[in-house]
Amino acid sequence: MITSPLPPGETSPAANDNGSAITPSFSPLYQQIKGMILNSLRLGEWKPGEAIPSEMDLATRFRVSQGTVRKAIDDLASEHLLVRRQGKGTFVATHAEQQVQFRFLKLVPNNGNPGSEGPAYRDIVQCRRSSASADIARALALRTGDAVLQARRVLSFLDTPAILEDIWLPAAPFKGLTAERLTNHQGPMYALFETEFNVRMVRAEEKIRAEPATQGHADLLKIAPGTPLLSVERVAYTYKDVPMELRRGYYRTDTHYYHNRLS
Amino acid sequence: MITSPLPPGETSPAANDNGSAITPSFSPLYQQIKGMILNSLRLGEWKPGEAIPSEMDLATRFRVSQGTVRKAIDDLASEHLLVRRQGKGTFVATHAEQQVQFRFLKLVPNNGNPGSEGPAYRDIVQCRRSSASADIARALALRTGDAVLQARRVLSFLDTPAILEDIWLPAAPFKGLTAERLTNHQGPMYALFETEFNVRMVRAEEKIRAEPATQGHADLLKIAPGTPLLSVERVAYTYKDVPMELRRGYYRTDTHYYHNRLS
DNA sequence: CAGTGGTCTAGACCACACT
DNA sequence: GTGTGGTCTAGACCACTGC
Repeated sequence: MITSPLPPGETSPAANDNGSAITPSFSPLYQQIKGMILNSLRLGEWKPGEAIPSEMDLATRFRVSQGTVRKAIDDLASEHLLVRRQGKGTFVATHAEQQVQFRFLKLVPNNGNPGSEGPAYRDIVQCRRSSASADIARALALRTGDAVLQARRVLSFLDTPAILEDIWLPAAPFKGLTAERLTNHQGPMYALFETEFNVRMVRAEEKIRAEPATQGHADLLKIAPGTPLLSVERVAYTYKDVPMELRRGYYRTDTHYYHNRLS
Repeated sequence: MITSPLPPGETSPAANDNGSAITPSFSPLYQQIKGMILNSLRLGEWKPGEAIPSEMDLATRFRVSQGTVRKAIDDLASEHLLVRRQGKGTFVATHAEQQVQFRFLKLVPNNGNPGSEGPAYRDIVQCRRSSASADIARALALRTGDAVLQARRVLSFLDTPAILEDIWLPAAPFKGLTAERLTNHQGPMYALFETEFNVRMVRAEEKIRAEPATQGHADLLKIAPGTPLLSVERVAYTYKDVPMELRRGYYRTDTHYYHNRLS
């Protein structure tokens, strides 16, 4: 509760006139700038891969100093929404760059580095339209029965299947997505989402468990039923924490491992 | 224009007079400050939990402006080596705080939040001195045959065993560590390492796989042999990327899951 | 109240990339 | 050379904590 000490000039500071109890009660200028940049990103004013205006330009636009814009951009860059490149500019992050092709795929071959196996072979096993079950709906912030797209694919490295994934997407934002488009597309699926549907995945949460392979999983991954698999349930979010994908993956961990850095 | 405000007399800026070919060729002041703070941390000038000098004090000591010290501290804080607390000061991070008790333990109960099960029960099954095998030595940057301490423990939540861990430590830095001390100690093991051995774990890398439980694992975790377990191999590092612990954990994932955030 | 970190500004200069 | 991000400074003021 309390006191908004901000006298603010014209840059309207996200007024907190609600009646709810515990408000942050203070919002630094750079956070407001950050919010405005975020909005432009969400609305597609600047597209993935493109450069955003220079710091000076933005400072002028928002009527603040360059340092304030700088701090806002620093924040967004540390969240991997923007990428700074000295001497060139600041760019909207994308999943289409070689450098970060597998930012969300933490599976690494036992011998070698990420990507050392060459490109993954993607085999779309299934792609259909259905309606959301209760748990699918909950994960995607939909209602039970809402239309969803469901796909199943197998990723292989060096002719060895390594990952089986079931993917659910809300039908509305992905209108027009077909098995053909998935099959014909080269590169990361998230890059396709960016270019074709203007959906950019920004972060994700994973729940990881060890589970025995079912007969169905075993057939597709060419392993024995009952073999322990890494079960990876992922919910991926766009800007503003809107969930846009549920993915249930099963990873073989005889040839690969899931790598994680704690800090 | 007033020309070089920095008389840079004494704060020697890491002169690059070497003849070698590809050097970074430029090291910002704040990075050098960061390195000096890092050294003080490593040498124990400020201990975990203690406050470091104020930004102004450090600025005076290093003959730079507050802003430069600030940037150095920002970096270290983002790496979780320091913790800023507005109005109070900047503190050396520690594993002993309630808030971050389980910063390196990503296992979460299926229903509930981290820590919602109350304190973990730790049962030291074994603790002995031995010599490093080839792979243990490699992980800890030792030589094969060097002295190591090896411990095995079971962590239980609500009377249900959930984790079995084998831990290897280089003997030298942990001289005097006994089963009794491990057993009698309350709280995170990494907190014990800080207070008793001045070893602070700063980051870690994990390799995660799914593996069937052996008979030995099954007995200790009270599950059936062959049950899929999450195998988590962790190498933990102190300052300056020195490896100080190898840990092989086996997590039950029927009651819990491993949580990971991708961004 | 004084002391700490946090924000904001304004200006100068440096390193890098393109042209 | 011009324009971009990156560094550094100096000073003002704000917000939070604890005496």
